[in-house]
Amino acid sequence: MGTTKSEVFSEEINELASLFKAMGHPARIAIIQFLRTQEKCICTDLVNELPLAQPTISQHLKELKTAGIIQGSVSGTSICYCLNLDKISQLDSFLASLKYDQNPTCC
Amino acid sequence: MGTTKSEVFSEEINELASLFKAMGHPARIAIIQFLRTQEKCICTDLVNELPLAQPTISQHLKELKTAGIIQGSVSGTSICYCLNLDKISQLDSFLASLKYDQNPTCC
DNA sequence: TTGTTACATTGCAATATTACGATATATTAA
DNA sequence: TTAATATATCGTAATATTGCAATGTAACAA
Repeated sequence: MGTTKSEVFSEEINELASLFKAMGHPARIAIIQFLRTQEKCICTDLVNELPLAQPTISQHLKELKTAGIIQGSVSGTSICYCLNLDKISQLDSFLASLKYDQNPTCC
Repeated sequence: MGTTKSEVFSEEINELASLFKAMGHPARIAIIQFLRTQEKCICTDLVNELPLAQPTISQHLKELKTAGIIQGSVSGTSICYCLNLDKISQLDSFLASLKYDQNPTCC
């Protein structure tokens, strides 16, 4: 007990859930919003921007990266992180399907 | 330590994060997908549909309800749960804004 | 080489989540 | 009232997440 029973759900469902989960933290939403507006996406900027310690931000970046929501490439001494729009679209499509497939006789 | 530092983020960010978080579990994605296709949205159906115990499903329904993603109304002995499309749209709009505001010179 | 800058990783305490058996509650049926 | 059905709540063990100080690493500068 204590662990999510992922085995009993389809891969598609697990993938969607892990993407949503990765976005389910205010620091990670703030990171995504910040990345969206920056020309250069570097971790130091985030440390100055967000009221969290550097290791904490690094950890959140790692989670977003593991989920595939952001990508990072080394650029000299710093790292350029940016959004992966494919994953964003994947979530977007799922949400859109909920809106259009709704059964009108429900509730 | 151990608690999310919600106080340091805006209300808008916290609201988005809690909606995403509520969807960040495979059982809850499965519930949402199932609700979308049913005419009557009753917990017993979910107990038959999902390989999880009834208290577990009830707990997941409660989390979705607390986040505002689903609404439930008593209907005799059972309860009719259904999607709240307003919240779905709220997430959808956020994701859409990420796609269109992306700075082209980034990465 | 030495220092500096920009991150990443480790380790750990505090807290949150997940799952479920047992039990409670509320509605309808007999 | 008694029983059955549908769902919620409680309690708890197992596990995951959050945040950060301390430390590690890798690149560049002097």
